[in-house]
Amino acid sequence: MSQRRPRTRIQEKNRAAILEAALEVFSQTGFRGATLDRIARAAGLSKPNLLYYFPSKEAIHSALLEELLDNWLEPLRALDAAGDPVEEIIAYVLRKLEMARTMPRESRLFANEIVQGAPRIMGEIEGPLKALVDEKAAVIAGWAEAGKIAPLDPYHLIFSIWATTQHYADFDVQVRAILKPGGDAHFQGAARFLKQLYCAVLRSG
Amino acid sequence: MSQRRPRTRIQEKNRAAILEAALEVFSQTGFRGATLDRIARAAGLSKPNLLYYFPSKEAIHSALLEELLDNWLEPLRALDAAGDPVEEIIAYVLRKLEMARTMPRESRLFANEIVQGAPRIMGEIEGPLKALVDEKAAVIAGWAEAGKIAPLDPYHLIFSIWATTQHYADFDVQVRAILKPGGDAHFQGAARFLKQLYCAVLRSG
Amino acid sequence: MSQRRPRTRIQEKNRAAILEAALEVFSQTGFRGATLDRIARAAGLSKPNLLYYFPSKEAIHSALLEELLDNWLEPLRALDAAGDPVEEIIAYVLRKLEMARTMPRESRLFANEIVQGAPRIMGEIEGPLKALVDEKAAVIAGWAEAGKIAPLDPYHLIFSIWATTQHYADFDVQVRAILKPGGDAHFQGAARFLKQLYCAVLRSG
Amino acid sequence: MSQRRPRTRIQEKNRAAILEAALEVFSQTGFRGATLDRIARAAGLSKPNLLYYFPSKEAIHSALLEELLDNWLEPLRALDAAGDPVEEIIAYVLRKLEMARTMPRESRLFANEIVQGAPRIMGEIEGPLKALVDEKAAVIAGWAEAGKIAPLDPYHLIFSIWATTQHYADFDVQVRAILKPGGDAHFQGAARFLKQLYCAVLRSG
DNA sequence: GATGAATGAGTCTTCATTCAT
DNA sequence: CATGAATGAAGACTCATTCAT
Repeated sequence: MSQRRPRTRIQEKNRAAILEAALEVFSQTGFRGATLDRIARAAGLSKPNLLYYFPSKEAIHSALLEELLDNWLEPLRALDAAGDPVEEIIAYVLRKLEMARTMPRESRLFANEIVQGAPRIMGEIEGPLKALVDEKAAVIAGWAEAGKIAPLDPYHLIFSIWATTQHYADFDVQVRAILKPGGDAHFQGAARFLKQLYCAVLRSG
Repeated sequence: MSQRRPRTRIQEKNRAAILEAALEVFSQTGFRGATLDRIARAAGLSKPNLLYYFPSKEAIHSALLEELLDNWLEPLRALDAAGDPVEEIIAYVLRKLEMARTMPRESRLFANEIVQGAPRIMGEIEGPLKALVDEKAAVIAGWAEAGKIAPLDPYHLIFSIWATTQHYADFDVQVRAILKPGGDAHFQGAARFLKQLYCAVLRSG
Repeated sequence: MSQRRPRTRIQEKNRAAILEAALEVFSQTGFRGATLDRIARAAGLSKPNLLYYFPSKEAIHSALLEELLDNWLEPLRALDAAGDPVEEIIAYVLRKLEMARTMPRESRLFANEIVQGAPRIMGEIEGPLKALVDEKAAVIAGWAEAGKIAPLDPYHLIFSIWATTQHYADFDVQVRAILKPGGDAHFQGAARFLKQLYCAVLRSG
Repeated sequence: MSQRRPRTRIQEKNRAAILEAALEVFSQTGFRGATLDRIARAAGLSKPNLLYYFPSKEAIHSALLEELLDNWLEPLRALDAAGDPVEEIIAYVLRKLEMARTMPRESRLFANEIVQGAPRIMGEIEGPLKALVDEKAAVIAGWAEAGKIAPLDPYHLIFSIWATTQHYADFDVQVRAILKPGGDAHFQGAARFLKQLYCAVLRSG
């Protein structure tokens, strides 16, 4: 294990500033399109100082993704096998949609990475992410078998939830170009529609 | 206007090879991540020879996107106001899914571009794409008002169809990491699920 | 405005080395003919290090021209309306000739630029240079009207002074090929001739 | 000697077109700044076809300079030892000025070359040009010794004539920026001034 | 004679990273 | 901790020239 000395307050602050800046830049331009210069400027640090906190551009990117993945999976992790099936799933959809609204940069960071073949986080996907999905898919499959929801493929259900919610973050410019909304107004319409969509299919049995 | 004289066979062949190679590379790495070197190597040409056919990296990218956009909108364009509403929409979903299966690189090319703010195709989105969506959304809204399908927001319906189908192309590596399918087997499951999903909501009125 | 923080000693030194090297190279080959490689080598720096001090080749060229223009116009600026007309003008001629002798590279830098249409310093010419010439031409015209010198066109007089003096810098190789002088010996002959030339015309009234 | 086959009419025409185009381009941008592409386009030929007529870019440049040098020296060659000294010299000045007016591109071609150290026509300068200047300088010196004109250095006289007349071609943009004339109007003023200038000095004895 | 196609050698510029202080 | 200075490697693009037809 890498013995990591406890960080001072200023270190903590700078690390946070760097990750915040990196999120902004990486999510806008992808890994290759981002430059340390832009990140350093956004973080209010000099370029060499950046590399004092992180050994390389890759390391910043990795740290970002790792720190985010946990957060990212939280909504799914919260899906409660003991709760009411339809309510649980609808609540999951709305939590994901809320994340798309409040954390679009994080969503785009992942999207960028995965669209390009996930060269830097394949491990996380095949490991913890897959494990969690398998677990929750089993829960949903159990509900279906018990007749509590319509019989449907739990994996494709999860994919569809990811797709429909993250779409509002990842394809944001397209959505806005078509709807011409002010601010986040369209998220209410999206929530209503997605509730309707998933209620319909879950109760269609 | 730039009088473009008819292309010779060899030009036709090389242009095609370049666009094919560029599709491969741009869809994998995004615009900034792609290098002319890689495209040239993939096309079997020298780098300067590449630039004999296209004036710049940007020009290759633009040519690709332009040539693609038409194709890309075809499935939606084919949605027939005179057909059976549910059948038409389901058929549209399946056409989009089929495109995600057979043209995943094209899908990722667009995804890359839009996730990064569509700096190079905003015009196309605000112009022809929006126009087509507005037209078809009106058709769907008409069906809903006539009580032929459940009352739902046509724009969010279209977004959800884009999202759920393109997901299988854009997030391909994630889907495969989770499902571990052989080849394209999982597309059948996807088709079944999406049919179920959209039939349910359309008939839920 | 671009707050330019005070330069360190090493910056001052390197900037000076670059401008000196650039003067040498640009004056010999013109803007397009000059390469950053040659300038960098002449300055004893690496090419990227050059671009650490100046953002581009153009910027080096501009910096050179700007820094020079002031110096360049100094002799004319020193023409004193209150002085003796003939003495003032002759002194001006000799100052210009002296500049051609001691700063031939600067002269050739301007010559190169202007022969090729002044694409990069038209502004300076139409602005400060023209203003100064207009001012001094008015002085000379005043002298002529007052009968202190022969009646002559002050603009063409100034042009002829520029031409005859700068000639010894700009056409240096030709002058030397014809006169085969050692060192700067021929400048004395030039000074004598030009004094004779301008005394004759100024007093010819 | 290079056995040169007699040229066909079409060859004659294309060679002429190339030289005309090259004059335009070289005089505007200097040797290094000129591209075969621009010359070819200006000549209405393809680039390889250009190189069918001339083996290289250098060759075009050399051919231009050679063909021009003869013309260029014509005004001086016409200076007649048997004529009236002052009239001969004034006539020479006006011929040179007229050439600056009608052949400014040729003047700038030479200027470009010589400012940059005459790397490609040193031979011509040290040979035929110097010989002619020596000859005519002797004529002028003879006139001076005979008391027919003021005693002056013939070489510097010739230099000053070159300088003052060619200035209107070589520094054309500067002259126009300052005088803001319409068309060639200022050449009349120049002629008047130069006549005045040289009459004064020649008769100042 | 003429041209479409191809390329090797530059040429400017960017950028992650290292060095010295 | 922090930064000014420096650089090797790469990347887009240019251009004189050659090849094949």
